[in-house]
Amino acid sequence: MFTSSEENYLKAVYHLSLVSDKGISTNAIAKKLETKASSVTDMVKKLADKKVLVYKKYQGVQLTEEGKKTAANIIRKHRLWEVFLVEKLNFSWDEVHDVAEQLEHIKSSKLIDEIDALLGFPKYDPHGDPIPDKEGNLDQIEKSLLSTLQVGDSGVCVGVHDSSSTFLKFLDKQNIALGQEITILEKEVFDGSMTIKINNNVLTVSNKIANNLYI
Amino acid sequence: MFTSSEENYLKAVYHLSLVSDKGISTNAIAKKLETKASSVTDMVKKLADKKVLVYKKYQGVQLTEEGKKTAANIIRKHRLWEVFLVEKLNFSWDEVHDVAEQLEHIKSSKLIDEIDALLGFPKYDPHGDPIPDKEGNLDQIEKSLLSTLQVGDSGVCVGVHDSSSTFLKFLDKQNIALGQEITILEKEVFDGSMTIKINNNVLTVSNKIANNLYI
DNA sequence: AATAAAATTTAGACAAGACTAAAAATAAAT
DNA sequence: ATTTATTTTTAGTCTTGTCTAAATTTTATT
Repeated sequence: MFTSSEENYLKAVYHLSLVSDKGISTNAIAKKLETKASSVTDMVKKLADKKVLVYKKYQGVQLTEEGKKTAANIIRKHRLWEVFLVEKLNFSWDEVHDVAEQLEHIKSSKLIDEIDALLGFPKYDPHGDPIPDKEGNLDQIEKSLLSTLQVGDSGVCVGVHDSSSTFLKFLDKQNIALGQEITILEKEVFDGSMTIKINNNVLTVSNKIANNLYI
Repeated sequence: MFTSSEENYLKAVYHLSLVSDKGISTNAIAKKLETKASSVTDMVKKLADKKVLVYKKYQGVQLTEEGKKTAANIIRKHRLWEVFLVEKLNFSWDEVHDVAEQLEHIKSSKLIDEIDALLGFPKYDPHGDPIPDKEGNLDQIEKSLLSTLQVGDSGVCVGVHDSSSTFLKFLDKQNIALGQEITILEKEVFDGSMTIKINNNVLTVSNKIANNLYI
């Protein structure tokens, strides 16, 4: 069994592993968890003792199979709770993160299995992120950043890269939501801004926005 | 804001206050929380600093109004989660306690308000205990222990005194559940056992059982 | 290749919450 | 009213998870 703090470290390493693939650096973990490198070193030793990751001094860490499974399970819980909050409790997608961050640490396999069933075994969370199954496997759907598409391309909005509350609220204000059809009408070379047709409206989004929406 | 540990102490003092009314002793708290008296002394000082209880050395503690409200709110959350687990997630009444014990510490007023609404604002938990309202007030229904009734008396089973999993499972095995009509047919002076009609069955229950069922 | 910069680890400290053992206060019993 | 027993508090220690500051290793730069 792991403490909430240990679980948060595992989750952080797991998320970082999805992009970099090499050993995850102490600093990267510290940055993600908003903590100090020295704290990370301490915790990483403890997790290595518990066989969920391998740690070689100055070389960063890598999750073991056991570690990956454990981390995926925490993320599974987090995302299922997010779906629950939105579907059953009238939360909006920008309100769920902090609460799910607490709920993911509740220890009860029956609880999460029943939540899963109550929701009809969803495959994606409210931000379009895939929900790992009990074995820790997750659907890797091919998705592209809006910013990589060309004029004339079109597709369905399937997720957000940045799921901060400010970005999500911005999307709400612009009437952009998951599941909507998007067509690229224009692309400005100078600043990367794009003019798109979405939801039968035409609007221009900055490069920063286009870099945070998945199609 | 309070830590989970602080919340557990507040809850313990609240429960103990319902019976004794006087200053709650260090030992009583230690016993309830299965901890040591010295740990209680430490924590009680901290809670006194936070103005949720008054502490006079060697004289025990008493909750302030603020403390009562805080404690009642934790109990409110605990009991609402219990109802949720039973009503929505197929938990049985003997499985809910440990999970609710964790869920009660989740910080989010929206979360618990929505759970409350989802459940239709229930007034009692699965063991028949009243759920405090947001101000911390609770319905004090008059209920009596089965053991205090006389031959010929009858009533509806409204709660359990002991809500341990073993007792609850025993009741399930005997087909005794809340809401059932009970009539006392016989009462044995020697050992306090009672013969009752419940659910159209006749059965004999020991004094220990009769001391743990509310009518 | 030597030096500067950045990243990482170690050492030592601290707060929260718990514990043990000893001291002090209260309550009970002779 | 002493003495004994019980309860409570204090003092000091431990663990978890964090931190700062200093030392060490790795990486980058000249």
